Amino acid sequence: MKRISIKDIAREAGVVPSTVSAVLNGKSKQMRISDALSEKIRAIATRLGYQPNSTAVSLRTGKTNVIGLIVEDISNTFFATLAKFIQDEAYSMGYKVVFCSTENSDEKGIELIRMLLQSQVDGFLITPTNGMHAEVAKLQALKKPVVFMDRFIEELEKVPYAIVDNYNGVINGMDHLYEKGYNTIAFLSVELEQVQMKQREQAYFNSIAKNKKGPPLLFRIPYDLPTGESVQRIQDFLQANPGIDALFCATNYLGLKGLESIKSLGLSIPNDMAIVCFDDHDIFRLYDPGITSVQQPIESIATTATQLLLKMINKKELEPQEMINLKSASLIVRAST
Amino acid sequence: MKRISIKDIAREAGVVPSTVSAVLNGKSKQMRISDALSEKIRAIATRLGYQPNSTAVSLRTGKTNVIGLIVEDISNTFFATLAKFIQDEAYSMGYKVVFCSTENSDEKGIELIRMLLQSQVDGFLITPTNGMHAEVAKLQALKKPVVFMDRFIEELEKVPYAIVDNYNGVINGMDHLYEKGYNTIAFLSVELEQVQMKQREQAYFNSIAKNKKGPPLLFRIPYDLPTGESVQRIQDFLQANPGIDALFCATNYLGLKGLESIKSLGLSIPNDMAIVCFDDHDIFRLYDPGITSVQQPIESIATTATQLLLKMINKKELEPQEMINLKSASLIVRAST
DNA sequence: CTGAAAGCGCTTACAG
DNA sequence: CTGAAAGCGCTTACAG
Repeated sequence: MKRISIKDIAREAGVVPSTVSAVLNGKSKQMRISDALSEKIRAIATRLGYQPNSTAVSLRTGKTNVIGLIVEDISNTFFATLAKFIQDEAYSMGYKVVFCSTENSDEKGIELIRMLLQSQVDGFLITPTNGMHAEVAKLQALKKPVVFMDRFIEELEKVPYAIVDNYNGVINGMDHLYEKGYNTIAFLSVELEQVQMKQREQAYFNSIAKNKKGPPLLFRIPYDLPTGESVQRIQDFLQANPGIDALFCATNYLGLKGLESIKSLGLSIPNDMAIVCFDDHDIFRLYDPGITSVQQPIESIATTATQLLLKMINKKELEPQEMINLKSASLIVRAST
Repeated sequence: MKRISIKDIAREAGVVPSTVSAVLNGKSKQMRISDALSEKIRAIATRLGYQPNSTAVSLRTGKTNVIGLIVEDISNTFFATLAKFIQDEAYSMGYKVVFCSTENSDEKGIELIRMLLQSQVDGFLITPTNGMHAEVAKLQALKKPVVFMDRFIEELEKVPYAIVDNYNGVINGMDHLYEKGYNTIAFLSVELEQVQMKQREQAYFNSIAKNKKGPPLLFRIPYDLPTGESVQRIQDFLQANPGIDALFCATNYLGLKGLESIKSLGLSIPNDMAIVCFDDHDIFRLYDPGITSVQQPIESIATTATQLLLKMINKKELEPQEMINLKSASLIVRAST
């Protein structure tokens, strides 16, 4: 059972391969091939079960219809979900997706970019780390389309990205709390030099200032502390600032999922204290009935990024405002019961 | 910045392209090309930053070094973890992985197989559904290597698979409970016509018989019941059979994670009752200190399947016993506290 | 030791 | 309207 090629069809139809190619690519009109002949060729193709060999097509056209997806770790729910939506979008447009994980290693990221480049992917979807800077710059020099997701590299201004809107996400969350009547909102952050964290903290400060609720109560804990230690520090912080009636977590690295998980961590908070988590990595953490505002940024990040990339691949001009694409933040709000 | 080809190197080195090809493919010795010349060519290649065009290689050699991964849903933790291990194994052997999700739809599965076939993947890694039967048979006719994971299709005897060992997993779990002194073990199963469920139930019956502990206490609940309803039925069942001192769940579809989650479901069980879950889909559910036996079948399934597939792709003969590859089950045991 | 040629399966100008 | 030819970038017999 040998795979049949365009030649086989041509022989069967008594024409030359290029005619078959034209018909099968819907160029019968331009080539002024008669409808009768076109129909005959198509019939033969389906009868023989013709499947074009896409490596041949790729070699000839320079397009593989494959996009490369580089994430930190595909087994992580966030990236896996991202991958799912990307895949859906890509397949619906006739593209395949090859994925790989960097394991947060710059060298591995660079190696993977090279590898995907060599296999001629049409474009890249990347959750970048700063270490990828130079390699991505090379991709740009080669005019390979790249879109960042979830994060971006500040120096690479020409690379479009789809991320959650850190600044406005926090502003919205703060507004929500003020509306609910909370007045002394503390901001719990993590000692990380990430753009995201800076943006979120900045939004907190600005919100406090704008609403004249100062002074700000920012508390930072190291990223790599054991959970128990983190909980202890938060506890101490709350103790030292008894006026606090709401806690805004800049990230959900403690894995808060509602009252139950807060208790199981051993964190004791007043019954009427509100807790809000800025959580862009997990859309499934909906336990409490008090949640008021939830969006699904993963889906919009994935879909937006993929669409952007496919436009670039197909040489469509991007609208200027498409170059930087901010998406709303997801927000998990637990109102006091 | 144009990509440079083998021709460019040849021109630079003053030789013909085939010589370059031979050198770069490590065939200098066979082609009796002098070490000096080989070195010179290699130097030029690295200086110009040569990257072979893999679509050209694929067209010529008929190999793409890509394997197709078809799972039910890549965003599901089980499949995502599987994907991760597959990717690790594949990349270390120089293969890329393109993935897609069937969403449990037979039509989609068939379509995806066709699509991957057309893009010339070297082999398939599939978590199959029965509806894929015919399509996978076609792959076999085309001599395309296929390995099943997690599930298999009984009629397709020639397709190797890597799955958890349902039968022995349950036997081991039962033995464990008997050793711990439990005597009246109920088996909680789900109304599903899956091979896995049948195997697990069979193991339960056989274990009861072998250990002369009868009569068996099998309780089945419909798969699609709301959680609350399921819990109620289990509760009723336990009430009606007060002698039960251990509950063996054939699957963890209730998402049991230990005592806490059992309580939060509203399931009230005697303090000295043991609960065992046969859980092959989630290796992270390790809450209780009483867990005695945990393995990581996802990793072995992924690695075994990938290695098997790569052997087949590279035309290595499989040992007869490799054709069917059973892996031990993961087991989460909560002993009474 | 090295070079010239064919060919993988397609598409795309181009010539009639 | 249709066909002949070139070529995408490689590798692989084969000839010297």
